[in-house]
Amino acid sequence: MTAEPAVAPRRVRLDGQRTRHQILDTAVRLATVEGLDGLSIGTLATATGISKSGVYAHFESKEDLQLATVDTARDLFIADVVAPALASVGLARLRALCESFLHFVERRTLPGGCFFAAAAAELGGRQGPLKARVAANQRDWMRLLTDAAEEAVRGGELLAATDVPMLVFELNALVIAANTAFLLHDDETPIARARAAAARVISASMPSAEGG
Amino acid sequence: MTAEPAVAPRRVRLDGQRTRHQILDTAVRLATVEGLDGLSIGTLATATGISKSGVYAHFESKEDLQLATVDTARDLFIADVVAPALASVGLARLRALCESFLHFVERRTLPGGCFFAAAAAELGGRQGPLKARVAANQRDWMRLLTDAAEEAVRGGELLAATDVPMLVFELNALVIAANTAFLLHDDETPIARARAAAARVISASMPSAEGG
DNA sequence: CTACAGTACGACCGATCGTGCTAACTTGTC
DNA sequence: GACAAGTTAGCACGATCGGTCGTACTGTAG
Repeated sequence: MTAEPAVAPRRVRLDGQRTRHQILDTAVRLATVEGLDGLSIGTLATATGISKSGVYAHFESKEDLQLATVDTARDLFIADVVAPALASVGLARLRALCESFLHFVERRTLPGGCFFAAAAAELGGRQGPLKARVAANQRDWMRLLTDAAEEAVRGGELLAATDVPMLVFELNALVIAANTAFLLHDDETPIARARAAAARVISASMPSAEGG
Repeated sequence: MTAEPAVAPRRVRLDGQRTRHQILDTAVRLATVEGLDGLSIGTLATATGISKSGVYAHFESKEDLQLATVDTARDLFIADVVAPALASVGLARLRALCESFLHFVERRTLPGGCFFAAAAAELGGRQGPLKARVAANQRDWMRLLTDAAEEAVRGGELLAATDVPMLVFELNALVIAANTAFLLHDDETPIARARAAAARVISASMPSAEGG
């Protein structure tokens, strides 16, 4: 029980961890603009002020770096978008998730908007572990919306006949489209439209004021 | 009037034009998977069987090639998606445009799905002539939807109170989201959902059967 | 038929790509 | 304080990048 040869407890030094996080934070920002493929070790080294081999020392390969970048983007997304919305439950949470996402885009937290929207479009036509991980994260996001919507149905906030997968598909489509259009035309109108449309789509499934 | 020195009547040979089109057709297909930035002269040369300098002879720079690729993608989009829908008018045209787009994605005309969806996401966070041209094409597409919807309003097929920009935003969001999800998860469900949601969104603005 | 512009090629440029190797330096543990 | 391990820089590699040049071939206009 003294030594366990399998899976050594690597990375005990703090400075290395800090550097690694610094690299990955920069990588997330860069990747939203240049794309995950557009990330280069050299650019990343210049941007962080570390030497190229200094950057590379933290990753086994470029793909390893890309995977770690996706994980870091996930952490950022959870902290900035998901976590604030978890304070509420049911229908309020569903609304909060959409609003949180739109706010995240609107305030330009990342220069290229939503990391996963960019990554999904970039990797859509390909295969491999990178696409798989991005797809898994996208599924998690949809699941989050789905769980909130289902809870709203159980709580009677939404009609029992609500087609939850359809509702979630629509809400996601609206906020992603807002992200894309906002960036492409540098115009906040699409965000306002997404807000209004999301509210309308949700209230269409609410038991009160059916005719409204 | 015999000679006009400005803008020489270049490219008089047919074989060159054919080669150029062959290169650009390949470039459009490649760009939907690798991205417009991922396009490389070398890869394009290998894919077409032409030498690298042979490819380069048709373009002034890589950016020139990228711009020409966008124009070619536009031509393809017009031929495959827009043109068939122009046979109908008003509300029928609006429906046909959405259906035509979804069919275009569904049958995997391009390996990476809609060229402009991929390009918009890739160039969203950047600037320059390439982004400008992609944005212009996206505006043209939205305008096409808008014109059809407005004509439907004028013809009484849609309610006079219809918020046309909002309707168009929603329809575009649905079909783009279907494209992305279809590619990311290799699943046709999102396309079916987009079809159903689009039909519902449209009928919500129709004068008949207001109660749904 | 001739002349020229367009076409295509192979060789090559400097820069950058991802990726190793080695050596110095720093840090945490005993 | 010593020793091991983690960290970082320097250097170099083969490949590929976008791009240029000189040259040979060919389709078209006069």
